[in-house]
Amino acid sequence: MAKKTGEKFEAILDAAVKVIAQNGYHNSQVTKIAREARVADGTIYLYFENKDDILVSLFHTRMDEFATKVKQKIDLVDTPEEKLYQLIYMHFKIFALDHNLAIVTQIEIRQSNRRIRNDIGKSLKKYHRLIEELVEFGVQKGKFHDGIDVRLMRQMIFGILDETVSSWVMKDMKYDLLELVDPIYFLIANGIERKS
Amino acid sequence: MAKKTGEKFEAILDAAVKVIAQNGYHNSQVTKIAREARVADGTIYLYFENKDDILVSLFHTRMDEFATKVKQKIDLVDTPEEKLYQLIYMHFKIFALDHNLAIVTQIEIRQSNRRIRNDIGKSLKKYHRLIEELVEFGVQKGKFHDGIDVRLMRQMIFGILDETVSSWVMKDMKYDLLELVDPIYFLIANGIERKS
Amino acid sequence: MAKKTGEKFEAILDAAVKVIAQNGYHNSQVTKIAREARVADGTIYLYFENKDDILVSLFHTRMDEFATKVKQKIDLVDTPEEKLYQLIYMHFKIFALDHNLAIVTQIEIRQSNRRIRNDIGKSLKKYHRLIEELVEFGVQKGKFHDGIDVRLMRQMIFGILDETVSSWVMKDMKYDLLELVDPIYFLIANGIERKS
Amino acid sequence: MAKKTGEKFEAILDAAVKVIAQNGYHNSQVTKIAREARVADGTIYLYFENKDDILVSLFHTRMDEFATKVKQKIDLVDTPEEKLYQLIYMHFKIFALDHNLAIVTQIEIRQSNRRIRNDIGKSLKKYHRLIEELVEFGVQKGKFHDGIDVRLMRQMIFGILDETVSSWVMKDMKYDLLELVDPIYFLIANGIERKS
DNA sequence: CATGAATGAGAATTCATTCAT
DNA sequence: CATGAATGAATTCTCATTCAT
Repeated sequence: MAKKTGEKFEAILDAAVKVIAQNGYHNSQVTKIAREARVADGTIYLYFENKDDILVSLFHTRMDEFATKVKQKIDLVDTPEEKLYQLIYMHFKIFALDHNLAIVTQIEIRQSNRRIRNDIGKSLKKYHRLIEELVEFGVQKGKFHDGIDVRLMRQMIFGILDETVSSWVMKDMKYDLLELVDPIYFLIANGIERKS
Repeated sequence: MAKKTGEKFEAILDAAVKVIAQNGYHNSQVTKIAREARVADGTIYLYFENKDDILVSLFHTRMDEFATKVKQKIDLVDTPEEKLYQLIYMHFKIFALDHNLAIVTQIEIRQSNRRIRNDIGKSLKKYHRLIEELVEFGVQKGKFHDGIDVRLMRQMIFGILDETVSSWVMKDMKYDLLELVDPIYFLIANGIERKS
Repeated sequence: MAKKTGEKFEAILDAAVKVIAQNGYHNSQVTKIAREARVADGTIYLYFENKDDILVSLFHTRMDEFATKVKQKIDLVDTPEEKLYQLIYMHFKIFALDHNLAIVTQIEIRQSNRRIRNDIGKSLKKYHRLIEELVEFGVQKGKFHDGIDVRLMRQMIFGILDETVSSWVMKDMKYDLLELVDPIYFLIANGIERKS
Repeated sequence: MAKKTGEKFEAILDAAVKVIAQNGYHNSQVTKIAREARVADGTIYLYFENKDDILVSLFHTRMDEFATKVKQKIDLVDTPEEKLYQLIYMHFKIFALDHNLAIVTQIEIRQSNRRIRNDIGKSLKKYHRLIEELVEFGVQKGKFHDGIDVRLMRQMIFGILDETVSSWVMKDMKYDLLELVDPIYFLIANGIERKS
């Protein structure tokens, strides 16, 4: 019933990111989003089932684009190490370039209810899979440790990146996220222990 | 004004964990918590400023206990490697023993508003500091890489553990979290790359 | 402004009866009626002033036809008693043949607002008059009690028939309405008391 | 959950009758009823499940009282004829004394949705049963025609009374309803036909 | 004549908090 | 200290109607 494409569909999603980033999730009423998108309240419901659907669609489209951008960059390099480096770089780069997106995805949208968070989880599947393929490639090339669960490696990598970005947002993005690319890469690659 | 000790204070916190774990954050009204704690609605306000204060207090007391328990265990062993291993073990052990606590801290309470989440951040300070001390100790002993920001190492370690527990809860705690202690330790210690 | 004839005018009225009978008055949106009539929403407003006008027109045309059909049958017989019998028979017959009409006129449309109900009242005028003429004819022929208010007699007759049909519809039209023609005729004719 | 007794319960029902009689069913918002009852909007929901529940409860309590009052009067006389007469008298008397009640029960509440109307039907059961018992008594005493379905007789009697009151209300209660007691009694008792 | 995307006013309900007892 | 009945602000969603095409 709800049309999931079109100029206004995009306008509403853009407005939602902006409004939520500025006002916080719990203070982002439908009316506010509609006004920002320059449409009537009722128009929202021509494009979305309900308010939750805005958030789910928002996260889904943005994370899909996110994964696509990262993949494009990764595909340009050949070695697993380079691919890993580019993954970290792009993950940070995208959020560094779009603070509103960072605020909304790392902080605000996580305040939504269980159902939304579940749907949101699904939107990350593509990105999760991307990381797993990277890991599998590295293991196959003999560059990454084998014998360890791929999903666990992915979880570790994602956990580090996600926590790093969240911390950065919580600290009001006062420092340059991209300066962390190198050290984070080093930690993920070499672990914490020093080999004598 | 609100007295933050006493039998009923504890009863209310216990009730809150139970009610939130069972009903979800957004479906845990003050009345429900009061009923579970076997007190009147108004009594809640003799012990807490407002509803948010319940959540903040809840998180604070639980995370304080959490950090204390982990520290006790860490203090029993001597080497940085052993301490790191015990940290991972205890982090997982505590949540494995208290599923309600896991649900509430990893999932539900994160749906709360910005202010609560900020206060919650503070409650983690003690635990964060604990990890940082562990890292500093390892660096000082020459066992962990030096030259890398300690806070970043802590962030990485915490990010991995947090993401791992969250994933486990999201998967309905269907597998044994403790089986991940060894591989996670290995990944944190050695990183992802294989040294020839 | 609104043209009250034409193929689409009829199609919309037919659609309205069907939609209201199926979905209930409060769940029969203009869009639903338009779709059933295979016209655009806006087209409705070329033929009707507003939504209420659909209902009023619907009731008016249907009740006009109703009165016409009954009159045709009544005119075929001569005595007041026979006319009364045919009135009852036709009243029940028409609804027995068109369940949707019965549902809409006896139940659903009565949920409409005061203004509509007022206009609806007017639509019954013709039928009320028909009954009154029948009564007057009977009194004049010396077959019906005189000295009693004609309007009251009409009200009584109509009240009985209306209540009987409404009860039948409420009972999901599970029994044969026409089996009630004889006993109802008897009651109207002879009253409740037995003369020794 | 909702308390169905108490001072405020009654106050809200009284307010509802007044507000609905004055403003019409579709223009009687919860806020209006609350203000008339001198309680807060939220208080309504301590005593009623939802808005519909107000109407259902209203109709139920009023019709129960209605049946009770009628029964008390009927019980004072002995013959079926006298009982029938008292039934008609009381039915009209109660509405003649409480115009608001008449408006609400005869006109406004019938605009409510199917579910309410169904529950309302149940509330009339007691009164319907009262009439049926009267009819059965008359038949048994040999005063009323036997061989005719009791339910049908009840339906006829109720239909006449209901239609008469509705007509009176629709005509803005401009005439004296009680003047109709005698002729209506005569019609119900003797029917329309004159016996030579 | 016909379309259907867009409009925006309007209302029921929830629930954290208070305060008289 | 404890109670719990009462409060009332705040927000999503529906749907009759319009009007540019």
